[in-house]
Amino acid sequence: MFESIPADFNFPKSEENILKFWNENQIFQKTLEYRKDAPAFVFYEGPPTANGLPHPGHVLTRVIKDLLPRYKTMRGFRCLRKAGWDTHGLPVEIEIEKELGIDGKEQILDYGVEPFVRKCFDSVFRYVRQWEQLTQRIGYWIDMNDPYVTCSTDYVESVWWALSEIFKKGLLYRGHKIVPYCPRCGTVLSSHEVGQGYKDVDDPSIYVAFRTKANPKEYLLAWTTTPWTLISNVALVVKKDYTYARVKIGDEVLIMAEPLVKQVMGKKEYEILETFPGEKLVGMEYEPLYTYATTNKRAWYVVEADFVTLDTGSGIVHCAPAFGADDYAVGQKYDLPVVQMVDARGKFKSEVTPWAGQFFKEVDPKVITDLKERGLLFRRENYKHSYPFCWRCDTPLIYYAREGWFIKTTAIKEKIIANNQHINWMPEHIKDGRFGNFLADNIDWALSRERFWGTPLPIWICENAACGYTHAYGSKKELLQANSHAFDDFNKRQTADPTLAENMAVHKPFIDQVTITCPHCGAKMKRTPEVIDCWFDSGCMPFAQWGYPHKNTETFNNLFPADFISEAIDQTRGWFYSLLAVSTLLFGDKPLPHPYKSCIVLGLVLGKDGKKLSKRLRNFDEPGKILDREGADAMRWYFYYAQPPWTSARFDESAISEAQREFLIRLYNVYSFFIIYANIDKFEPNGSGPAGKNSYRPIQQRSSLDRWIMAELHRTIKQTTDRLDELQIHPAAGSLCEFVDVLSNWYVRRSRNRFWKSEIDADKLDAYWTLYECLTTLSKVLAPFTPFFAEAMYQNLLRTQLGESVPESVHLTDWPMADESLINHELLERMSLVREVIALGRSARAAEKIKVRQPLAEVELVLVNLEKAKILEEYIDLIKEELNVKDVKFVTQANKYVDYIIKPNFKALGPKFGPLAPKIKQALTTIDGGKARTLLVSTGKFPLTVEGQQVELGSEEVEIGLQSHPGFAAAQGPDVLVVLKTQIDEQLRLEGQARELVHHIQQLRKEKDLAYEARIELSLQGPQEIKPVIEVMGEYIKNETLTASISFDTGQGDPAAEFEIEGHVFKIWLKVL
RNA sequence: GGGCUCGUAGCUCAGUUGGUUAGAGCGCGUCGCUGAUAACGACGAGGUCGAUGGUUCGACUCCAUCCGGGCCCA
Repeated sequence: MFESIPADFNFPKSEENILKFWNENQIFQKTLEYRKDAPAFVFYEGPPTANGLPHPGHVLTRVIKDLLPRYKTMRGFRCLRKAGWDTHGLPVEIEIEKELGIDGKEQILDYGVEPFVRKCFDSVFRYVRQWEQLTQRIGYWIDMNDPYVTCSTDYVESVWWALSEIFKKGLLYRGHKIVPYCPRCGTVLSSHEVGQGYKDVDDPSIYVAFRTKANPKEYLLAWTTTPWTLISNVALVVKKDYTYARVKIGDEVLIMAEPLVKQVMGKKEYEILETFPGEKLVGMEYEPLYTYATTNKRAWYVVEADFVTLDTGSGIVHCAPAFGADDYAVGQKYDLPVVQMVDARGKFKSEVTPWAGQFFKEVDPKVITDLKERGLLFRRENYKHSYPFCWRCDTPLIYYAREGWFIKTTAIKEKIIANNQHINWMPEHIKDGRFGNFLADNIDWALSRERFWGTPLPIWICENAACGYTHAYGSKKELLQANSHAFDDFNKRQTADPTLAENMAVHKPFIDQVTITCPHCGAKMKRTPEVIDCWFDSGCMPFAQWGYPHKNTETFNNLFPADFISEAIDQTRGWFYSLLAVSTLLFGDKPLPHPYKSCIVLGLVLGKDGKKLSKRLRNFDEPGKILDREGADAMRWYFYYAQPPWTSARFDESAISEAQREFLIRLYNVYSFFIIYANIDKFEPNGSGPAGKNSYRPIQQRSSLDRWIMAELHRTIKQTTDRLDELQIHPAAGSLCEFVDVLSNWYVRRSRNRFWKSEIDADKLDAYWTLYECLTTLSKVLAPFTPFFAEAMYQNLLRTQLGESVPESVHLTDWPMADESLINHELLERMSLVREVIALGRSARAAEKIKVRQPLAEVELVLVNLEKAKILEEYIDLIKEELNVKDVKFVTQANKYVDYIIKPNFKALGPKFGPLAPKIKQALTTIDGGKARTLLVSTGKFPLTVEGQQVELGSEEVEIGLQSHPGFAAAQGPDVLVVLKTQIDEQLRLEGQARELVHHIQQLRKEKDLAYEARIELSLQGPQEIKPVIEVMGEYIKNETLTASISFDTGQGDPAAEFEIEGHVFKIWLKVL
């Protein structure tokens, strides 16, 4: 016996049981053990942060990440899945600042770095329990017992190693970064903070004339919206392939971009003297506007860069490298001096005598006045643009050069790009689109952060300025080799305070206390105070998760690179980049690609409103609620089936119940149908009874319906396998859904009477075996998708029957491989033709308003291609039954029902006839289709006159269609026309009424909740018309409804039901025997 | 402001190297089927395929410009 399924089957409840089963029996661990000698399929887990709660978007990420490892495990790979937690970074610090009610670095220093950092550490696992629960609940199999944690000592030491390697290669250097900076708050803003503060403002926009050195009457006309930066000007920038012009105005000459001359000159009289490419200007020197700054580098000449545009201005841009990212980049290229005449509080330095101590914005109008007085201001207007302001205090931000540590990624840019080319991106456009473009614009990685909670930079610098020896240490051990007492203080502290975590030794402020004696000069070396960008942590994950190279060398070597990773698209510049950059920096000699071969880039899960999920907007349901109501399989299935995972789609709960209805519930119905009947008939695949294992017959001996569904099954396995191998999750889910549909709505429907007939014959047993095989195979193919329901089916269908001879869990089975010899394409095509005929027959009935329960004498099938009659003949009984007709006839001469129409096939006609093609279409509507068809069938071609021209069309170039004549009960499809004979004689009428009666009696049995095999007695009261029905059709009715006898009496008590057939009212009494 | 991406039925989405007649599910309406079904089937209403221009015998599909949403970046 199979375990019977409760009528009120509850998916979430069943899932809880399965979870318990998995836990108690350590199934996940066993899936790793039983593949322990198998080749590895390497998966890397991108670490989430556990200081916020998970939302539906995280469910998407996790279920996608779960699918492939489960699949690959079944396919015979060993797939370790080590969980990880991202712990460092500014968001953590900000969270703690909020909690403490403090704001900014100054206040953190006042509060104390040690207690602050310890609070950060304590907070990073705040929601770890919720994350673990969700992870488990959705069936994401990942090893959370031994996760990597980015702030652990092992991890930090691996990151240190990476940095020390980069340092050794000379790619870690101190440089300037232009950062958005609030001069009032005295703080650098994160890009996120800057993004919040953009406003549209009117700024002055001025055209300034720079006198050239060569000719005092000639000026370079430059444009700027930040006049105050002119004081720090060191160069002018042009674009080399733009055309520039010398423009005569009065007795002076201005140089500017030629296309902008008209716009800049406005109504002024001018004359263009000559034009030339921008290249010719490069190197031209000019008189500085202001000379408050001194420099020994070459300055005040024309340079060239790509960022110059012709949208606004003059095509010549003023350049102050200290105050703008583009400017700084040009400055680097030409080795221009960084002249910074404004201090960190936004005030002019004392050298700038007229405006010393004044706030930079206040100086704008004063500079303009000054230039005007000196006759260098050519034109002044206002310019509306968006400019960032401080979100705290509303001060306009300045872009300010700050010193920090950088990784020279630009030195390996080409390698990174080459590495990217070898990655299999899903969807593909990421490779050369968003990610490729990002890589092409690669700039050096600004690594350092002047913050507290992060991996400390492992760089010690000699305090003796004359020495300045700098060294990067790759581990605690290396530090101890340089100073055996390096951690003595920390160890003492820890002894005194056992709550001080061990990993604090490698964090601020403790690590800052470690000093080293300079091996060159003997002075003290101290650590550079910064921590690093936490993205660098994440990029080290392939080796840092194992503590490599300080331990687990072999494990790392075996599990590098990853075969597969997946995260959402917001990680392109995040994790996808950090992984690729770090790996390319460190493992340059490994074969490409590394550290990941394939990457599925997920779309963002949007709220019902189409906006990004947001706690503030509350535009989503908590995953927990959905899981409690619909279940994990339903949610998983939705994400696989509803759209490709890279589509950013709106998410709402109703979509999940829809997906559930369409798939899981339909499947459940088939499964439950099977269980009910298999138990009634004692079908036992391993039993010794008459419906036991000896009743099995090879598929070739079974009916065509059975062979057909097996063909469908194996086609589905093949498609699913092929698609999963290509990481095409959505199409794979699509094939499974289609299969469940045909299984339920065609195979089971067509086989129903095979199951419920009372005798147990070979045909019935074939049906059991066939359906059993479909369901058990499905349980395996579905295991990676809906692991819970797959397990429930597997346990009941296989384990209860076959016990220890089959694996303990569906997740310990091998993936079923398609048997291509069973994929009989002819059978598949035939069945689809049969289904077309039946759909059309139904449609014709509906049009005539004749119920399907009313039998009809005959249906005639008019086929475009008579060959197909042979195919359909095999299915005549099926067609008779589905359409409820007594006879099926094939009609060859159908002129009384239809016209044949000849339709153009443009794919063939277009290339051959070109402009004539649409005219052929026109001409085809005027010809006698019947004659053309006859010619086509007999000779394969027919002539046509188009606009006086004679052309010949072959059967490739046209299609034959049917057009039914009005007045017949007919429906047409592309291949066939179905015509119903609608006359109903007395016998047919009686049969129709009998079927009505059966229908009502069955309904009644169902309402009364009678056992499927319960036998009954009926009493019937109604008009005289009922009698012939019972007399003629009594046996049929009794058989169908398991009724022993029908009498024309009033039964005892109230009637069980009252119903109407063709206007006659009936009462019925029912007695269970 | 820049890059990428999306825009197809009331809603959620398919639409394969360009082939003229654009599909599915949900929802709505009508009818029907059912002793596995929480289902299912047939029919119907519902579309200027974001807009404009171009290439082509032919454009939802290719190109250009623009508009709108989203993400990333400034």
